[in-house]
Amino acid sequence: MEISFIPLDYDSFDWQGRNYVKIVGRDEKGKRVCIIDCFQPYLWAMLKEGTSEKKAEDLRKKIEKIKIETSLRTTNVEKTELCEKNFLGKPVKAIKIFITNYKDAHPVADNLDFPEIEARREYDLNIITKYIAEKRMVPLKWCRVSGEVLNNSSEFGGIDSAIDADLCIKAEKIEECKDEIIDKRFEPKILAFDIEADELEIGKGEILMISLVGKNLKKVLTWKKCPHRLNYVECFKDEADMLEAFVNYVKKENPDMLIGYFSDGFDLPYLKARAEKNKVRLSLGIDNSQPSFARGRIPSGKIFGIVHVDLFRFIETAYSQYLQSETLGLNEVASELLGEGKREFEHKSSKQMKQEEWQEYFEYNLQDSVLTYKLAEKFWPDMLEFSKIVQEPLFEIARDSMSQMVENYIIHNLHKFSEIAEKRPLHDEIEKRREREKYEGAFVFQPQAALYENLAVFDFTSYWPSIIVTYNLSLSSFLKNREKDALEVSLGSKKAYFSKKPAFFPLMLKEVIELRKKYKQEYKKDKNPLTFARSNAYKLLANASYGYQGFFGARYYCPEASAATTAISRDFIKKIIGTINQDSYEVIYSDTDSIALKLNRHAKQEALSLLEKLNSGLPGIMELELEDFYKRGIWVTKRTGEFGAKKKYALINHESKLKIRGFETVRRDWCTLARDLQNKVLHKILQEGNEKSALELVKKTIKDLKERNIDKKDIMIRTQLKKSIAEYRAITPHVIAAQKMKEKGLPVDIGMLIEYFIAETREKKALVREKVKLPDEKGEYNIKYYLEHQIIPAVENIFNVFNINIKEVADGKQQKKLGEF
DNA sequence: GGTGCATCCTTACC
DNA sequence: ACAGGTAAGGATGCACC
Repeated sequence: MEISFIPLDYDSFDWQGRNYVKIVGRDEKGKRVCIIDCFQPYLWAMLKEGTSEKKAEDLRKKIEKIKIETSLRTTNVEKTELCEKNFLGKPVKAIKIFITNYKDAHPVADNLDFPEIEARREYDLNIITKYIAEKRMVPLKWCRVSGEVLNNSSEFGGIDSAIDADLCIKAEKIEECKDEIIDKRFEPKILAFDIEADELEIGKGEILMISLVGKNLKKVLTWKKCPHRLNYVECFKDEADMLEAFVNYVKKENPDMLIGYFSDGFDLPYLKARAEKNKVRLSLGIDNSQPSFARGRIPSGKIFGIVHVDLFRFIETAYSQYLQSETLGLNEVASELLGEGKREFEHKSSKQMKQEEWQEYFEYNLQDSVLTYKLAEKFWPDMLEFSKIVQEPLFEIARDSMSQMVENYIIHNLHKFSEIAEKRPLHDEIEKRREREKYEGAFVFQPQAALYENLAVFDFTSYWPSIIVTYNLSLSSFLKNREKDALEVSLGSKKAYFSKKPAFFPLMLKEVIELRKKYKQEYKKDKNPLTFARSNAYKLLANASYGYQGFFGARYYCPEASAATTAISRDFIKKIIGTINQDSYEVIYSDTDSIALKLNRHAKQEALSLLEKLNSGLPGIMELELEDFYKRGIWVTKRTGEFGAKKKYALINHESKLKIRGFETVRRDWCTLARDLQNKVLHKILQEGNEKSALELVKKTIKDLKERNIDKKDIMIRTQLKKSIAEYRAITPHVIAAQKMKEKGLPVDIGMLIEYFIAETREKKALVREKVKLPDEKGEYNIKYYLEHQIIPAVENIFNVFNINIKEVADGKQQKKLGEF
């Protein structure tokens, strides 16, 4: 039988000591298919330079005798092949060692201690990664699979009868799709879920309700307060019954993906814990297996055949940089992206809840799943594109960090270069790498504080990646010693040399940048979420590639390449700044890859010609583009000293759109009062070109503050708790607030935003932390603190640009007021 | 007990 | 531990007088 197949979920299993892979996906009619495929694992032994054919042949014979016996199985070297490969760009002779079971790859590698062997590789790759790379069965890409249909077969111990799929096939041939189906849209069946429990600690309380939302499904399952008027609420006799019903609903819905928000860390482990407590099987997998949890910073809950995605984790790595939200909670993220937030609901112990409150609780629970479902629909194109581009399964894509994405992209493209993969650094190596000295980073121009008019901003497209590509900076091109025709880069007092022979990392990156360019054009022609997601995925990959080479956990770690990248970037941008200044323009600011300049007497058109001229002189794939023209811009001095502050400015373009960077307005650890005021002040000044009406606003705000007319929510300060309370060496206000919360029995976790305000105290207290109060504590806000530590600092430097001393204004007002009496 | 610098800490920019 | 360095700025810690 032959079918078209789109792979979604991958898993490996052993049968009679050998490795097999089972892949769950859909055929073109939407039927669920499970493909079983054998996998012949292997690793590499690279030979020392100059090893003779004869010695290599002798070695093969010795290697073929290696046998690993464990209580579980016996792993043999099944066969070996002598191959010509590349490693870090250099040709090597390597023996490909096929083994019975990949789980024993490490012990086999340990047995390869022959003098002819230089290094052993590829025993530390994930087996699924290796399978995908080997068989080219790329996630979310249609392929043709032919093979034998398993129907209550005894093969693999009757595995097919345990799997709830429409079709189970033992693969014989897998080919890339060449017909029209390759472009066929695939819409996954999504099921969102969310639970509510009395206690936040996993498994401590009972699960009160579970909501489920699919395309045509809206349900809240509960065993509390029944019967109920709400038609979507379904009641069960106890928690165990509800849990069983949950499993049955998932099975009936038959989704491709089960999606939650924080579900890796909360919902799924909670369900598991309560199922155990109630002695109910949580057989969510399509083979009735229970979710398994892979260890890690956050455990990852895997369900066989249904891709479990914790949407929070994907948003955190792939999308948080685009969000304005100050936290990545469901409410804020959904409000920003969907224009719809969570239901308001005041949590209290379920024992004290009245009938109407239960109704609100059910509505609240359902809404969480509704939002999760909608967000999943929104992010589906992004997960799809990342999965296709990086060639890793959705489960991994939804959880991998950007460095892992870059690394997986590399690994899945190594075959184009006949490269053997470098090993992952071990613990000791990581420790060593982390101790290395920092290298110098980007150049930041020292600005002059002023209000400027008529500006242009240029910036380099993918600046650092374009330098890596243009100058061939990578681990394989890095030279230990000077060679002729090599590129020499000065790194402080040292020098680094790079070969000019194009290396695979820059070549892959070049392709990523080119594809990004191509898909960006495509997006401009046809704006839709899919074209955007594709272009964006390439952009993020390119941007993360620079950091990857300097990251201590990277297989292709090369801090010299990172240092060279930034060194070249500094020289380059300084040179460009010099050229611009020669032309009676004036560069007023620059940070890393961007340049802000005053047009002076030049027209916009002339600035565009200048840009063209600059571009014609750029090497390789480097490219400078216009970011925008601006009507005005303001730079302020640092709080200490007369110099202009870096990374702090505000611009207004000709469509009156504001761009604010670094100011307190955009900092979440300042109170709303100060942030809003500063934002309005910047707005007025940039819009009007002078400070007059802005000054009036400040005076009014100060008056309101002194008369205690400020709303309490506007003076709350929010600061993130980055570690546990005990770990803090300096006891800052937010640590005190966290301590107070703990004493009250409120949950305090690492990563939480701690909210507090500074209150008046009876006795004079020196430290701010002695005046900290929690939002619901009684007490008046401290006028002096909010004036001197929030409002004035937020606007002081802005008015300094106009030679106005805002402190005097604040005091003057008071004097005037005194005079009125 | 105040001053001033160092250090810790968070958050931003690119 | 889960991309990098650069930078601002608040609050506390601590030596010093």
